[in-house]
Amino acid sequence: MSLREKKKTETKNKIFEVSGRLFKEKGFEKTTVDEITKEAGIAKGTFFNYFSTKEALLLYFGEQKEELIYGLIENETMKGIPTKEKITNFLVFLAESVEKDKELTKLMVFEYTRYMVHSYLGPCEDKCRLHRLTETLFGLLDEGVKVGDVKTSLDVYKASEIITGVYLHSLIMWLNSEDKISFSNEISGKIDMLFEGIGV
Amino acid sequence: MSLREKKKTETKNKIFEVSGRLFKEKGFEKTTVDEITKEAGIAKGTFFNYFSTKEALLLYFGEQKEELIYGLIENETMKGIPTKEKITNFLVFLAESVEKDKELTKLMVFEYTRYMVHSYLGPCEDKCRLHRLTETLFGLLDEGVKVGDVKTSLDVYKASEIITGVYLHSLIMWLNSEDKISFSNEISGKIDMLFEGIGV
DNA sequence: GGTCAAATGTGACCACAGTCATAAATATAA
DNA sequence: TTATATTTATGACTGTGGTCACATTTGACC
Repeated sequence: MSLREKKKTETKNKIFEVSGRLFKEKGFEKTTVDEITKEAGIAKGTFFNYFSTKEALLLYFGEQKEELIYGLIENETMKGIPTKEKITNFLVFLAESVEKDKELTKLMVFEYTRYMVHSYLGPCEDKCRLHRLTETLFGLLDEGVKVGDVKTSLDVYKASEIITGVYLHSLIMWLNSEDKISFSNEISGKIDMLFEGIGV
Repeated sequence: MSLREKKKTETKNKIFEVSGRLFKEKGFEKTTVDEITKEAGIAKGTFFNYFSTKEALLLYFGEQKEELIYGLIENETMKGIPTKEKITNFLVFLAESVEKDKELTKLMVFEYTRYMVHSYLGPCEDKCRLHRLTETLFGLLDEGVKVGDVKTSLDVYKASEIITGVYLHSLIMWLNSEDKISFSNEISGKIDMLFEGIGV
């Protein structure tokens, strides 16, 4: 690693570290880029060499966290249990990890939306968090069809989209709630209903 | 109506009208408050007497549209058809009305999220668009239980939340898509699946 | 270690949302 | 009509995110 690269990652890490501390202390909105750069010992312009906007920094936080989560999931003991339980465990795990920092999650959902709206950032690639979730669910359901846990006639992709939607909505409701409800409980209840169906 | 009130609504309408035109011409982001006020023939400060932020104006657009939609729905010919069809018709109608102006919808979804995040605006009252949708669905499903279209054992509220989630997710996917998919088609397909269930 | 090109750093500067003390317009009371 | 209170309008001003022309540092090649 060249000196340049070393300094680069050093600076990026410094920004990450300082802003993380400041966000926890005073929140995202009330932390200014000026503060971050001052504390990090760099010029304001430098900040924007690393993150195109203040919000991009937030997305970076999200990415870091996401990598951790999906990494953990693949190492989970998810063998030999029914598909419904696999999916429930997976989503509950996601929910629990999100429940740990409600404020950060709020901000990230918000930024994700902004990202979506301002599509000059290019169409959905890995930026689309929801796609990743849908793909993972697709994998689980597809296996379920083979095993016989799930209707063979099922449009598996549509089903994974539905589950993603239910997850997203529960997340949003939880973010809006005054904390009386448990996100992870909500989720598992709804998965049950999805598997049974609504009609008679 | 006093002179004051008359002038007030006049000014508000002027802002509404001018900004509507400008948003269509140049988009929301590129339209500045200065422009709006200049064209409306008022001072900048006056704008903020009517809308606390530039974004509040966007929400106002949304509210206006929503009133129209829900108004129409109650007058619809929705008598005597099965619950599943009622729900499908309702959501397809919503979807179609949203499909008419994708950009505005994007912005509104975005602002709705912002509204949610910055909860110093007070907790969810009528601001919660999703709640209204869930309540409407609840009404339809509840009737369905009585009529026998829907499982009697069903947790009706949970089911309406699920449907809301599916609607929301389809909306978001459609907003992100490059226009090849039809939002309203997506929705009706997914309602079918919800009624049948995923499990064997 | 001298020279050039490319990458990175810098901070004065700008655009724009939002504020606030003050002025103008309107209502109320006499 | 005059005097006073209340509501609404005004625009200079401020704070902050983001830009850009220029300075500095680094790496490659001789």
